[in-house]
Amino acid sequence: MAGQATRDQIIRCADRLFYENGFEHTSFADIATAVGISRGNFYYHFKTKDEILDAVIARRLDDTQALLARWEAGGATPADRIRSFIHILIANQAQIMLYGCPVGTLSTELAKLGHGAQGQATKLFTLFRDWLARQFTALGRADAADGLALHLLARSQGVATLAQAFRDDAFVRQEVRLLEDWLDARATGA
Amino acid sequence: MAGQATRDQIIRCADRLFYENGFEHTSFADIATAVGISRGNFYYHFKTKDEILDAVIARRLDDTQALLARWEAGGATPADRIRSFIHILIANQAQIMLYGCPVGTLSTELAKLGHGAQGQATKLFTLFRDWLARQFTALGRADAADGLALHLLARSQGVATLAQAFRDDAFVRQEVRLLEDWLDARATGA
DNA sequence: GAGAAACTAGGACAACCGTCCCAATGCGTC
DNA sequence: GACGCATTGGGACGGTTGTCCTAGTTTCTC
Repeated sequence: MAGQATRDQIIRCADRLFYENGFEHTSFADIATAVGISRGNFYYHFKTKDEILDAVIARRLDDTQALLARWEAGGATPADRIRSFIHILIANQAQIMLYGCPVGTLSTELAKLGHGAQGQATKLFTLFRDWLARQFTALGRADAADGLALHLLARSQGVATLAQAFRDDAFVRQEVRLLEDWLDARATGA
Repeated sequence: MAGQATRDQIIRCADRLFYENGFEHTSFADIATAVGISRGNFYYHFKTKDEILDAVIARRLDDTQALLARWEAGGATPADRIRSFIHILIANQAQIMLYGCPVGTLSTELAKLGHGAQGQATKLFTLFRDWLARQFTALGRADAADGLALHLLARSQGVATLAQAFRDDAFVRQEVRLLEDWLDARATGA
């Protein structure tokens, strides 16, 4: 019983540290210290670093899926749902300016490490991609839905990268406005 | 005399390895092996890892400045110069799909490491930013030049990130086409 | 309350890291 | 040929890494 709680706490701390400091730069000791447990206890729950990474990604996948489901469950229009996605940039602006996008930076790092879990990390992107494509389809853009989804994803990634590099929140607000305009042009059947 | 050649070779190899495998993941031994010299010899030229990083960034700054100067020297129009920038995505497509953008991924990594050289790395972005802004100014867009420059930079970064995640070259070509359309709309005084 | 199972703490391990040192080369100058 | 300096090779260092083990403690079951 208590073990499950410890496990969850480890995953939560590891997730945060991986995001803030990078996967490779985060050591077993770092996570154990952050959780407040011994390395031995840590090892009881996760035998290897890859195992934690898998657990962290799995949790992110669950959380993301739940978030997207919530957005889809309400009575909002497809355009408003897409707007919710765009506004992640505002809602998480402070963290993004410090650490970038959690999805993009993890994917990039794993690719450079040649890590086997990169495929799993890409699934995070795929979740957003498919969800966005569904919204664009609902907007009557079934033909170009996937392209529009990828485009929006790319724009968001770019904003996150430059926001982190320049620490410029006015830039973020400006780009969000442009994205909203872009969406409006697509939503009104242009 | 020979020392300078060795030094250059070290910087070149380190640059490549930092790009392909990440700064932190690349060790002294990795670079020495890649160059084909001993670690002792390596230490003769660079005392610390940060020293190599500084040298690598300095070289990239020089190379980038030279590239932009070449683009500006020719008789091309400002629009064509911006087009040259956009086409980096095509010219370096293969590498970008494997390792992302050299500028963006380094900046992101250094930020997560809390590394002091992040400011220097950001200067790489600034080089492109100022150059692009100058081109937009020449296009008669002096008022919005910096915003347009940042926008284009962000778009490119986003394309690089997703290109690496999905390994999709059709997506890259599609986004480049969109960027060209976007540029044409700005260039014809829209 | 005894025994089993789940959980935790702390240390040991080999390998690697960045860093440093020193002895041996090569090489140009007198 | 001898000297001095730039360059190189190879090994040694303390610290950290991921991994593993084992002894202790809690918690649950009967």
